Amino acid sequence: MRVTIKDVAEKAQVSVTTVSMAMGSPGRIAEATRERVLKVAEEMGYRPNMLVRGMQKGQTMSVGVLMNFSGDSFEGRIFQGVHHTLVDAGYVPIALMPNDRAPALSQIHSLLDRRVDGILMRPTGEAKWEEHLHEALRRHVPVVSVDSETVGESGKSERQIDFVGTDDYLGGKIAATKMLEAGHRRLAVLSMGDETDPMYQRCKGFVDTLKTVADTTCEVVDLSWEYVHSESPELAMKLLGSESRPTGVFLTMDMIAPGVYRAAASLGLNLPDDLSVIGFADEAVAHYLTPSLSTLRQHPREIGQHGAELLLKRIEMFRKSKKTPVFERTIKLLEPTWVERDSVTAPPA
Amino acid sequence: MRVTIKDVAEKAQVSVTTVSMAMGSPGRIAEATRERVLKVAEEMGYRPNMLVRGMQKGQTMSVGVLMNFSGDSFEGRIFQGVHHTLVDAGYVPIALMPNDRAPALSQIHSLLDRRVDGILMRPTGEAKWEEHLHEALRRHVPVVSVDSETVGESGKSERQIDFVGTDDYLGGKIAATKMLEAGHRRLAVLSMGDETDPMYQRCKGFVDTLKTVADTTCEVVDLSWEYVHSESPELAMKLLGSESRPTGVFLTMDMIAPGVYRAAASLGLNLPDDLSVIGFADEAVAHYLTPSLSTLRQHPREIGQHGAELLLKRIEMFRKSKKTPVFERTIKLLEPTWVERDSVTAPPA
DNA sequence: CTGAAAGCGCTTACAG
DNA sequence: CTGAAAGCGCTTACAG
Repeated sequence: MRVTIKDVAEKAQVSVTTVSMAMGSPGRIAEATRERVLKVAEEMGYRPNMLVRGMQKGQTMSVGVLMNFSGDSFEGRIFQGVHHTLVDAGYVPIALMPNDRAPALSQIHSLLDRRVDGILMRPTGEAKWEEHLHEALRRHVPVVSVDSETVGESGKSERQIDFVGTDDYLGGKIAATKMLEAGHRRLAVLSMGDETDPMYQRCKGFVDTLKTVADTTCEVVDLSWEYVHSESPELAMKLLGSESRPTGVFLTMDMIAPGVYRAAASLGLNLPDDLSVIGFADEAVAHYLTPSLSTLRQHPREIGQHGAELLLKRIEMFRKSKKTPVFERTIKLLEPTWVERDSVTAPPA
Repeated sequence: MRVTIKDVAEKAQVSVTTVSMAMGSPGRIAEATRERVLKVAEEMGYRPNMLVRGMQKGQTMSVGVLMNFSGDSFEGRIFQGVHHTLVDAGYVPIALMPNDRAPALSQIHSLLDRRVDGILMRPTGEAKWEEHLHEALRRHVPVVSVDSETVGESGKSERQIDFVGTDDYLGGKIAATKMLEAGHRRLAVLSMGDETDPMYQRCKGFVDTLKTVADTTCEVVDLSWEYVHSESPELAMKLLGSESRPTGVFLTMDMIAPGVYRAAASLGLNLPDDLSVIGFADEAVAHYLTPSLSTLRQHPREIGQHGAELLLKRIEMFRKSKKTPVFERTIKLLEPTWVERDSVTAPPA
């Protein structure tokens, strides 16, 4: 049988109360007794039962982490940040990935039934998270979203769900500034998705910044997702084919860069002399392209870390109040970093 | 407050015993009563407390998963297989990655304290797992290892730890067969690592197979890890530079292929006409090389799946016996799949 | 400084 | 078919 606190108490000739206090409440027990008890516990190979502790104190020291765990390195690094922060604080992550066979709601119930102290999630496009998460909030369990926001049916972000992600708007702004500094005045953006997608903010940051400078033009080309996946260079050809083509283009995702490079090549344009390009995300491809792509790097590990820290703070806050407290959601946006490579130069004379 | 079984009992005008049985022991309670109770529970938003259940029944329906979660796709796919199998069976994975700040032993204690029903791990080179895992076995918790085996201090694999991985020896055998079929008789292997590394078995499978055929030679070149990481083509140059160079070479890792390709190019050798090459692992690089690299593909998702299934079986088995049962470890090796590309052809005349 | 007792939210023999 | 009571392994007021 497993050794319990009672076994330790008998062997050490004290009460279970004393053993319990010796382990959990420093200062309540005479140092001599305490050391003896601890030594006996150690010798017997005693290990506390956190289930019981969790049940009594209402804190299991575990949190649910809802992600895809698909093995892409971006998400892997988010999880690393989350994991290290949690483990350092004595918590443990229960890792679940919602999918067809195990939808988000059942996963969340599974976590709630195990009395996790909080839930951290990276929402994916399709899932209807919002209603499920209210289930958690209602039960006094805080939720934090990382990388992409949870958006409710109303199209608005959820009020009680904190968020940590990349400052996409700032990223667009940085891209615009770099283009302007290089001397470009005739620009374009290739973007896609709707307001809820990060590409939208990147595009907006770029466009808004250009608006503040006189004699600057910017054409916004909205790519469909099919376009992106097909990698067909058609749209890029149209954009680049005319006489009044831009001298610099901002891609709100690195992934579309290969298509644009191909389009430029087939039109006889030299990169970066005839066309400067800036991407976003710093994917592996950015490094391999010729010329290598200047882009903006996100910080997944830090996103995970800050997300977990925020969650731990909320757990603390929830613990202190009996009911689910009312609070303003915290939004933390991390600055993307400019990665200078070879795809930006002065515009052609 | 959270609604408990007692609240449900009061509202439904029955005892807690009846509520408990209505939920957990079908058949013990009259169908009419049962339905009424279940309905009340549902209306009140009752959710069972699995901590209590776990404490009483000695099964928490959770298992510890020890991996790197570094975001590489191979490991990601292993975890997917593990996750789906566990979730389908009602279990939940607690995902921990041992590292400097949180060493394996403390992670394992963390899992044991939370009374996981089993532990599944993908061991990494450095960690001293074996002694820690005895801690688990001693406490009646089964352990399964996937992808690479746990090796004890004696250098032998642990007896009580089941293993699911790739049949590396068979992979080497397949590579040899393909080379022989293409007509090669003068061969070489580039390998590295010691007996505990999978590359060793791949190499052995290749060499052993060639031995069964007359008039066949095979030079084994043992690369150091520094060599592999530096990607310096020196050793490959030496191998390929002589008159009696092999006409076909088996690489026990795809990762070293780029270096070999470069060495061949600098010696003016045409691939695959002057030299046939076979890799192992089917990494992304295998697809991008010119000529694309024929290789052997592993099945990480299936490895994870079978590993989890095996663990669930062991949990069942452990549950039935009071003490940790004595048993022969199960070893399940999955066949790698031959991926035919363009790097193998007949030897030069 | 230490201990007896109640209680956390369930399950499970054992009665009725 | 249903319920009162004991018990799982701890923690925490409350006494002494």
